[in-house]
Amino acid sequence: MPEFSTSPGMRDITAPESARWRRFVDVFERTVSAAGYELVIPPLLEDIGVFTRLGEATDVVTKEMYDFVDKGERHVALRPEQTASICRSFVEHRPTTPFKAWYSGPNFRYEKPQRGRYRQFDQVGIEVLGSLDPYVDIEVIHLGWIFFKKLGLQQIELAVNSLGEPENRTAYVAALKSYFNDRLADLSPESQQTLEKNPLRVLDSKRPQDSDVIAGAPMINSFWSAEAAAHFDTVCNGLTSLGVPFSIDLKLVRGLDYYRGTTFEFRGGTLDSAQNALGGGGRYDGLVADLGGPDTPGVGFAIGLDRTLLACDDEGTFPSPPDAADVFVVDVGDGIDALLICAELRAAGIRTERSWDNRSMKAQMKAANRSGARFAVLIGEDERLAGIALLRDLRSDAEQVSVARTELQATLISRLSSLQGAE
RNA sequence: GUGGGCGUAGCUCAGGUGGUUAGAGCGUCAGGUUGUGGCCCUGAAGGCCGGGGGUUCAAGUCCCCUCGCUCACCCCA
Repeated sequence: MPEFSTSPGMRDITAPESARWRRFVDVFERTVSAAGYELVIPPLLEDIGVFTRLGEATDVVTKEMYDFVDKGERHVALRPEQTASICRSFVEHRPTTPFKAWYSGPNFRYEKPQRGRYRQFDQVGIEVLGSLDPYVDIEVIHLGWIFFKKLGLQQIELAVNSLGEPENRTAYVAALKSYFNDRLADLSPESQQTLEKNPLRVLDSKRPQDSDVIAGAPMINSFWSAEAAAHFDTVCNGLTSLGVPFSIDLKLVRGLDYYRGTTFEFRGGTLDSAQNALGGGGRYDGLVADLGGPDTPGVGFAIGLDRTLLACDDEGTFPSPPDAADVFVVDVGDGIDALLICAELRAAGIRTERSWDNRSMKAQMKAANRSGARFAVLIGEDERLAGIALLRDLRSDAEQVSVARTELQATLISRLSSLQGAE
């Protein structure tokens, strides 16, 4: 048994999955940079105060934070998400608004791991700070939507809601609290607890026992101000104009306390409810001010890498990219030819591999085959003396040909590019 | 944090009612003519059967604890 393995909820992302992760972020970057979003790379570690603003009532803050006191007596935490970091960064550097940022990277939450839920998990996301315009909400949601489409996902469900203006939200929470309190006995013990901390979240309960009570609960839309209703209306109309299908889910309350106004969630149609939330976001118009900045509205989303990839697996889309060499150099001499040829071909941008340890020609050919290389270049004493190399197409029955050593690189470039053209 | 299931070679898994040196397939490595892959054949390496304790003449197989994975709840991405 190995002495060490990864800590719970942490894992190695190995090939070919690792390449898929890279490509995932590439697709995301292309999607959002086309809309003018710029990359921000916040630190993994921040003063814990940055994150406690996410909500005193959320488990993310109260129970799941990886926090500690560092050698300088600073109370710090590994980020549980990145929105707060982006806002902190905004307050610290004060870029001009609207400020449009995207990010990707790991977050940490001390939870019990299970499928689609890890203690270190990657997210990609965008944030727009400095505009109240509902068209920003629409753009943000649309970018999330087309990203999923670019991954090839067909069964994404988009749910949208609005928590109204802060006063609306407050009034609604009060009404909800009073409604649930009147029916406390009908609620599950868990929901009774949730009620004390955050009445909104009771709406999220999946327990059958709660469903009847929840069904009769007051709905947020009757608390919307005229402005909030109009904002939401514009958002819905915009999505419709863009041809983005969505449903209005008046019970959609996001987990973090800072949300107000528009909220939305992307769900994977093929996944179980435990991990079907692939991403979500909304407006957090008070967060920047909470972090000591000017009163600045914000809207954004975060998308979970693992869960989205899970959805891709289910739909059979966005596979790991192929990982094959172009050329494999087989050297049955002392290895110096392989050394030089590899260096030369790699410098020319040809993906070139070789084997080590003076293995037999047969073993080297097997390795060449396994590498997926299209061509094998063979060289030994005889070839070296003759100033040639043998070139063999591993995926055709054509005879191998001898090529002047000085022509090898040019020959391979032309062969490979003509193959690429054919495909 | 609470409950259910599981934990045997690198991977996927077999191993009725406890009984001699723990198996298969795949993968890896080496051979099957002197310098040639893919198919096939032969052979080899590789497991204190997650860890610890207990019951027993004897445990991968039973019991307890622990760690881990997994599923559900919770929470959320």
